[in-house]
Amino acid sequence: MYVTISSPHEGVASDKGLSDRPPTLPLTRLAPERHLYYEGDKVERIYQVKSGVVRLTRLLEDGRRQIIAFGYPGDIVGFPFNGHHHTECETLTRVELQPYLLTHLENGRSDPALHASLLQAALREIAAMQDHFMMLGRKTAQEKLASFLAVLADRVGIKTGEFTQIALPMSRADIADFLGLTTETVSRTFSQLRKNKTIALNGVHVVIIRNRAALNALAEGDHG
Amino acid sequence: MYVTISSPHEGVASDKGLSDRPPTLPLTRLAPERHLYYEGDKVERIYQVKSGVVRLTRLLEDGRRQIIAFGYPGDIVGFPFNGHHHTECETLTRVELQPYLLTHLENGRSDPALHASLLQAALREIAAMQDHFMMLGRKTAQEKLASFLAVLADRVGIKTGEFTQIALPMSRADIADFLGLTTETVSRTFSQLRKNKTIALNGVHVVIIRNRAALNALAEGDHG
DNA sequence: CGATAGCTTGAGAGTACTCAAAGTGGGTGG
DNA sequence: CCACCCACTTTGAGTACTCTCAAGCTATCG
Repeated sequence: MYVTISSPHEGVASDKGLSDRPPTLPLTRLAPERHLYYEGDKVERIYQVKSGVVRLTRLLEDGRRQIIAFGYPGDIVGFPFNGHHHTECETLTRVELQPYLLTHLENGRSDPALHASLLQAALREIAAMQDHFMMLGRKTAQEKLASFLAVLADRVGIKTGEFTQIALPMSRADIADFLGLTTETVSRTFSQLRKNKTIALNGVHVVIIRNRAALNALAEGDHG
Repeated sequence: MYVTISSPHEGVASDKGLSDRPPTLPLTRLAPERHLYYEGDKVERIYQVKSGVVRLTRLLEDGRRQIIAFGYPGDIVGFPFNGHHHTECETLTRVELQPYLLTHLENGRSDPALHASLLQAALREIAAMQDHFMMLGRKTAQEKLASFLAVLADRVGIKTGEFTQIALPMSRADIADFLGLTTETVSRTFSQLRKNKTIALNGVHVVIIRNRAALNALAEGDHG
């Protein structure tokens, strides 16, 4: 969900649990392209992504789609409102999720540390969404894609020698629906960044950041 | 903050407190055009708007602005992340705010009912922001403005005979920065809705909804 | 009553969209 | 194992919506 937040994570590390106590519920494992829940479903548990990537989506009646967030390891998905899900959640890759009972979010009687962690996750989510607003409302296509890649590089980039590499498990259409663009525009913008020599592509699903400074500059609006 | 949420409030009523216990802190009163806090400020208390309207803003280095939310009576403003504010908050009108200590959000030891209310407010905020995403990312100028007016009509509209009236304490520029448009486009879109006979304007700051069904249709994308 | 900030309208430009076609690659079946 | 197929991606051409720049208008405040 926090593929929007610019600063490195100060909160929950991806490989740690949310509480010192052992989790009460077993891990949920899902194959790629599976639904975890749908919009309108009753919320019984919320999940921390332990490995893999999920997608949170909202739909308009006429089929327009907005991807609210991509959930990477460490992220919490499934925050309820009035007891129901208001997005749908699908897996992009094979995924492992740690479920938590909703009651642990709602009160801290049984496990105060877990409760506090879940609350912090909710607050982090609010902060992340505020960044995403700026991106959707006020950035150009190039700035949007550059911001997206920059955040991913910070969160899940892998240093390979001189450069940073990132895997993109999602399609161009997913990226478009996350950034408020069309697939064609996303594709064209990738090509621009490639011609810029800011990035290189290794297949469609692997991006190599060749010039991180330039990427950051483009993300903030230095057109050049 | 929830000038984004489509369904009527099921949560906190504007004129009720968040807990059965009397609030410990006195009301904060502010004149129009005053800052409540700035981005980066340390969060010590969060506030419930009791009367008036506030604006939550985020800024980009080059001056681009995104309004994250308008805070109306009942709304909670000032949710922290890592202990700090990540928006700035200014008053649009004379405002009364009920402050709550941050500790009441963070744990329920001293007042569980208040704690639960604040948590619900955070979850409602997440839900509201998800609606706002759809608006910013996937709607046209007309759909955006129609959605905005429809939500305001539900939340703060006043029935005057046949029609519903809404006050807009914010400027056209504020509306533009909320919807991800320019002031010119907002103004032109108001004019379109006026020619449509969907709305009428009584000065710049009062809108009369003449055809609510048409407004709702336009909000969802029925171009006509 | 005049000054000024905010709003509206107009004309033209630019970015992203739509529609269309060609290219690429992963997966399946022969 | 290779070839075909289909879904996804890329590129192209033209369009449209919103933006920019600019000028007039309105209303609010001193």
